[in-house]
Amino acid sequence: MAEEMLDALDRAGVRLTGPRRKLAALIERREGHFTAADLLKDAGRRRMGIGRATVFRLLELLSEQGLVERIDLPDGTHAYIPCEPTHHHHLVCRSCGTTVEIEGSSVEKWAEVIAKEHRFREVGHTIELFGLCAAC
Amino acid sequence: MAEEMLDALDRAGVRLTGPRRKLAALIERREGHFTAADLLKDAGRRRMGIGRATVFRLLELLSEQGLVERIDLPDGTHAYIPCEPTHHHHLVCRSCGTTVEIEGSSVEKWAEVIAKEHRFREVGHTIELFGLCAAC
DNA sequence: CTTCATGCAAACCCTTTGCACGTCG
DNA sequence: CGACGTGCAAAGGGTTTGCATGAAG
Repeated sequence: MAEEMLDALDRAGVRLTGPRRKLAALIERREGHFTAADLLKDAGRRRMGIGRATVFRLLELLSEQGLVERIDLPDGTHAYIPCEPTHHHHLVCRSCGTTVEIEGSSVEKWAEVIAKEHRFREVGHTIELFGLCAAC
Repeated sequence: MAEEMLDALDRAGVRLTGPRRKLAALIERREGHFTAADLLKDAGRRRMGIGRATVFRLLELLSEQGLVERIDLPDGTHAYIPCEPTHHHHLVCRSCGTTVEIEGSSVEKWAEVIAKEHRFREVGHTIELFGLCAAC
């Protein structure tokens, strides 16, 4: 299960290069959400000579594949959460970053109703829940 | 009704300075959401000598008072929406920026249930709906 | 008159881009 | 071999800060 990300990239026809393998490993080793800077620091500490650009480029790639989701923390910073490529939402611990994936069909329906009421089309939504987990 | 913002600031014991009055007027004249850069441009066009810093500082102030809310657009940029200082959500047109305030008691309940299920405490949430309004 | 806000410019942070070189398939 | 990925450094955009000056109550 440590190879999910690479497998998925492979299936998508993405080149599995050295830096990508290393970064994927770093991501899978992480708990909770992380920022681009976190990853960069991880890589730096292990003296893998990986550049800023590569980190951002991989994160974008993973985003496109839905293997990672970029969320906006309440304080305005951006973080990434590794996750399944299906539509869902997150319950995030604001202390340790632990994340639970949530499906919210009831919310989806609510959103649709609201959209219809106001004659909006093509309505998407961003929903994130932030709190403190049992351990924190 | 063009003075709501200033009144509220006054009530909160905030100094009503020249720049703040002018900026509040600019904000109230706006339709839909706007960015700090938009405001800055407005001010610049009218040759009020207002600095970047003042704009950001006022926006932060208004945020604290709940007179404006900072949202994250799907493209990652930050925008502000003038609004009532009560808890609510927004339905935003991604083309023209028109915003409808929405109350979502059913979603609030849903969030609470989810939180309880996963033993999270102090759970808050961010919910934004983005679509195309009837006019666009 | 004292406290607080302002403007300016520089500093900062995060993210993207251009380019010569290296690597995957 | 040819297309594509990489590192580096520089550029870019948005936001914050330090400080001397100016206005508010």
